[in-house]
Amino acid sequence: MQDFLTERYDPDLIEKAFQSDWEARGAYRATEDPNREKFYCLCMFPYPSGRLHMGHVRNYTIGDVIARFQRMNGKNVMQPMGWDAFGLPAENAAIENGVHPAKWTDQNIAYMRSQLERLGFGYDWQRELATCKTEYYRWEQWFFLRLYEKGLVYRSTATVNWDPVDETVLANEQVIDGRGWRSGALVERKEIPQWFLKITAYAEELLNELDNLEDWPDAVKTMQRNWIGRSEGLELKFALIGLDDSLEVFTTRPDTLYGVSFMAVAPEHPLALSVAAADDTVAEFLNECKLQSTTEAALEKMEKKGIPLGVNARHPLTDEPIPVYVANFVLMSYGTGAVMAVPAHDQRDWDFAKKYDLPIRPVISCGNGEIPDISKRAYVEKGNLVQSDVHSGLDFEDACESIIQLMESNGTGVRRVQYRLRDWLVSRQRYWGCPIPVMYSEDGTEIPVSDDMLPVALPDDGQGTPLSNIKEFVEAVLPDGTVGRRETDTFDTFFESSWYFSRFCSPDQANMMLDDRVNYWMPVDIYIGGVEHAVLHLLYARFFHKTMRDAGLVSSDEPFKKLLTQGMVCKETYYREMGNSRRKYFSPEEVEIKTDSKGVALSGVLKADGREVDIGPIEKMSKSKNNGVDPQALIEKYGADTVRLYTMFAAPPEQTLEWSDTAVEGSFRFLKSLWRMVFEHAKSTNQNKRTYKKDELDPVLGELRRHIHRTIVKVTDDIGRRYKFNTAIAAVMELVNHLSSVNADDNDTLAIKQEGFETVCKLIAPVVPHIAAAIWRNLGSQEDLLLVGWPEADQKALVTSEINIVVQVNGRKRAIISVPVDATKEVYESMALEDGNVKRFTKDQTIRRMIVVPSKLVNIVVSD
RNA sequence: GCCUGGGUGGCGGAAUUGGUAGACGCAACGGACUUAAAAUCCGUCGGCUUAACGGCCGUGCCGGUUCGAUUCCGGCCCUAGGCACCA
Repeated sequence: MQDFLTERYDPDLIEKAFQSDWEARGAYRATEDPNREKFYCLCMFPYPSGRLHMGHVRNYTIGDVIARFQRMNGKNVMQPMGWDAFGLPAENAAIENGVHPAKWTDQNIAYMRSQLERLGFGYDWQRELATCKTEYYRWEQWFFLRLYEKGLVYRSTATVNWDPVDETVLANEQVIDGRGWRSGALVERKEIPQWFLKITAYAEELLNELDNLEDWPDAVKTMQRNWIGRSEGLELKFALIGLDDSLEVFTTRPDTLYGVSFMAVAPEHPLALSVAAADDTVAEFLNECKLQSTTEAALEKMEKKGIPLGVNARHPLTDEPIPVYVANFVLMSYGTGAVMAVPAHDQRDWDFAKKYDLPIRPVISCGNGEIPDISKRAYVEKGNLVQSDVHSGLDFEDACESIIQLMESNGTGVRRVQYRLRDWLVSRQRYWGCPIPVMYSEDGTEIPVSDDMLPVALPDDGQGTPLSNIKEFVEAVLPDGTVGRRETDTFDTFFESSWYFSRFCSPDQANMMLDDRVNYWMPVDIYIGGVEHAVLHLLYARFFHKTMRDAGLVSSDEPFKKLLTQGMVCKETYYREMGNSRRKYFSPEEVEIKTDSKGVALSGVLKADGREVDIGPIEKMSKSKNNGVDPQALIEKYGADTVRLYTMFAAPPEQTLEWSDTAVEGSFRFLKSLWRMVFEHAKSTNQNKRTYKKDELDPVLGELRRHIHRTIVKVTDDIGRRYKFNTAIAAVMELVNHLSSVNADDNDTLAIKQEGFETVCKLIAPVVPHIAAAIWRNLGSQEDLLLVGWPEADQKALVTSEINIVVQVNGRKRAIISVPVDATKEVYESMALEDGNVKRFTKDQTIRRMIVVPSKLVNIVVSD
C-alpha cells in the first residue's frame, strides 16, 4: 500500500486505494464466533429503482458509522446489504421501455451496488440477496404454506381500485384525482376475492410487547399502539323491524345507548345491497359511492352523505323504531360495517343528524348534572347519565357496566375487545411479485401447492402483464392428474421485507428457510430506516417474526432490539402551473436561483428558456416532485468522505435534512484543511515519535491535552449512546481548530499534537474512513486503522482545578466567575457576591434567597 | 378528518436531567495576499442601545407553574410524515 504524503488532498486516489484494499482482504466479512459479542447492524434495504438517492446515502452512512464504531469497540459486527427487488416500477419500466422487469432490476442492482461500494460502506457482500430470486422467495412460499396449515391464512373479498377501460387493478398511487393514470377513466371500487394473513390473531402480543421495546422511539411505539387501536366495548344486535334479520354494531360508548337516533351501514353492507336490488335511488347512491377513493384519508375528508334505506331497527331498550341509513363514511372493513349513531355525543353523527334533520337527544350531563348545550356541537365528554330510564344518574363506568350486563343477560349484546387493526391483505394483481403457491380445481376448491413442487417460479415471458394473462402459467396439473388453474395473485412486497433480516444470517442455505446461525445474529441490534415505515413495514415484520418463532424457526420474540428512525432528505421544489391544477416540476439542475444579499432565494429561472419558475415548499426528495439531488455527481466532485461527512454533520439522524449544496463545500473544506495540517505536522516531526512528561506540561499544552481527552469522552457518548453524529463532528472540528492554533515546534508541543491528530483520526474514522486511514499512515503508524481500538480517555488528563460558573440575580445572568472545583456552598455564595457587576444589582436590595447549583450557577434572589 | 413529529439568527443546527440561548458549520460583510480571479489566511456577524463597561428585548402565538422555562402544563397557528395496493 502506498503512502499519501502529498500536500494536496486527493479523495479519488485515496478512496479507491482503500476500497480495493478492503475488498481484497474481505475486511468486512462476518463469521459467527460464540466467544465474541455480536453486533448486527442493519439498514432498511433499498428498492433497486436505478440510482441511489440522498435518502439512501443518509440511511446507509448512519448504519456504516454505527457499524464501524461498534467494530472499533471490539464487537463482532455483521452489516449486510440486499435488494427489495419486487415492485411496481419494474413493471412500469417493462411497459414503457419494453425491457423485462428481471433484466431492468438486475441492471439497477449492479449499478447501485457499485455506488454503494464507491461510498465505502463496510458490507459483507457475501450475504447479498435479492428478493426476486427463486432462492429467496421459494422460502416465503414454503412458509406461506406453513401459515396456511396453521389457519393463519384465509381468502375473502376486499375492495380494489378498478380501471374499467384497461380492465386492471390499480395501486393507490396509480389513481390520480379519481382517474386511472394511463386510461384516464374514472376508477371504480370493486370487490374481489383475495388472500389475507391473520395479523389480528397476534394483535394482543404486538400491542403488549411494545412495552418491552425500550430502545424504540416513543413516537413509533405510540403510532403502532394507535394503529392496533385496542378498545373495549359492547357488540350488540338491533333487530330489524319487519325483516327476519338484525344489524350488528360495536360501540365503545354503551353509556350513550339511550341517545341512539339512527343507524348507518357501509355501502358494501349486505343490508344496503339487498335494499338496492329493489330500490333505484339507493342503487344509484351505492354507484356514486363506488366512484369514491379506497383510501381512508379520502373517505374521512369527503362530504358525509347518506340515504335512508326505508328500514327501521328496534331499539333494544326502548323498543322505539330507529331509521337505518346507508352512509359513505362507514367502512365495511372496520368492525361490523355498521354503526349506531348518537348525534348528541359524537360530532360526526351530529353533523349527519343536522344535515338530514334527525333527532339529537342528549343522555349525558355536564359536570353539574345539567343537560349540555348541543345546539352548536356535540357534547363528547363523559358524564352522568340523564334521560336513560333506570340507568339515569350513573357515571360512565357504572353505566357501561350496567348496560353491558343487561344486554348480555337478555342475549342482545356481548362484551368485546375490538381492534382497529385489520388483517393483512397480501394479494396483489401484479406480475412482478412472488406467486402465491395455491391452485384451484375446476369447482374452485383451494389446493395448496405441495412442498416438493416449490418454488412456483415466475414465468419468464411476462412483460408487466398480470399473471392471469399468461396461459402457460395459469394452467397446471393438479395432484389428482386433472387440469386446474394457478392462483395468479402475487404477494405484497411487504411480504418479502418482513423476514429478509433473518435470511441474511444464512443466505447460502439451500435446504432450509433458516438455520442455526440465525440465533447467533438475531435479533438485529440496531435497525435504521425512514420514519415513513414506522407503522406498516415495522408492524408486519414484527408479526412475521412472531409467526416464525411459533414455527420454531427463530428463538427471539422481537426482530429489532433498537430502532433508529431517520428523517427525510428534503429540498425546495420548482414548478410551473400547467392549467387544470397540474404542475410541471423541474429538477434543481435545470433551475438557476437568484438570491438577495443575505442568500435568501428570491426567484428561480429555468436555464433552458430563461423564464421564471415558481419556488414551491421544501418537500421530501421524490421522483414526482423532481427535486432529487443526485449523489453520484457529488461523489465525483468531492469524494465519498465529503458526502458522508456532510450528511452526518448537517442534522441529527432523526430530523429532516434540508439539502444545501453550498454547505457541502464546508465539509470538503474541513477535510482539505485537516489533510494539510497533518501533512505540515508530519513534515515537522520527520516521522519521529516523540514522548513527553504528562505532569510537566505548561498550562497551554495541559489545556490542549485536556481538550483532546474531553473530546474522546464527548464523541464516544455522542456516537455510542446518543446517536448524535452532528455534535460529535462539531466536537472534532473544535479540537482540530484548537490543534491548529498551537504552532510551536518544541518537543512537547509536537508530541501533544501527534497525540491530538492520532485521536482525531480514530474519532472520525467511522464517518470518513478513507481519509482517516490515509492520515493515519501519514502520521507514521504501521498498524491498520481498522484494527486499532476506539480511544479511551485518560481520566488524569481531564482533571482541572477551577471551573466557570454563572451568577444570576433574580434569574438573569450578571457574571461568570471562576471557582475552585472543590468549593463549598459558602465559597460559591461569597465569591458570587463579591463580583462587581453582581454588586450593582444587589446594592440597596435585600437578599431573600440564594440558590447554589454546584459546578453550574448561583442565583441570588433580591427585592426592595 | 384521524394518528405521530417539528417550529431557535440570513440558513443547517447546538444547548444531554428545568440552570450561561445561538457551540460547530454555511452564507454575507470588512481586511491581507495576488497584475487579476480562484484558493488560502485574519476579523465581524440575533435586534435595539452605549464612547466603553454594560443594559433592554429575543427560542411560532397567547396564558400558566418556577428563584430560574427553548426545555414542564393548558389553548391556538403553521408545517412535515403516515393513514392499510408507492416502497
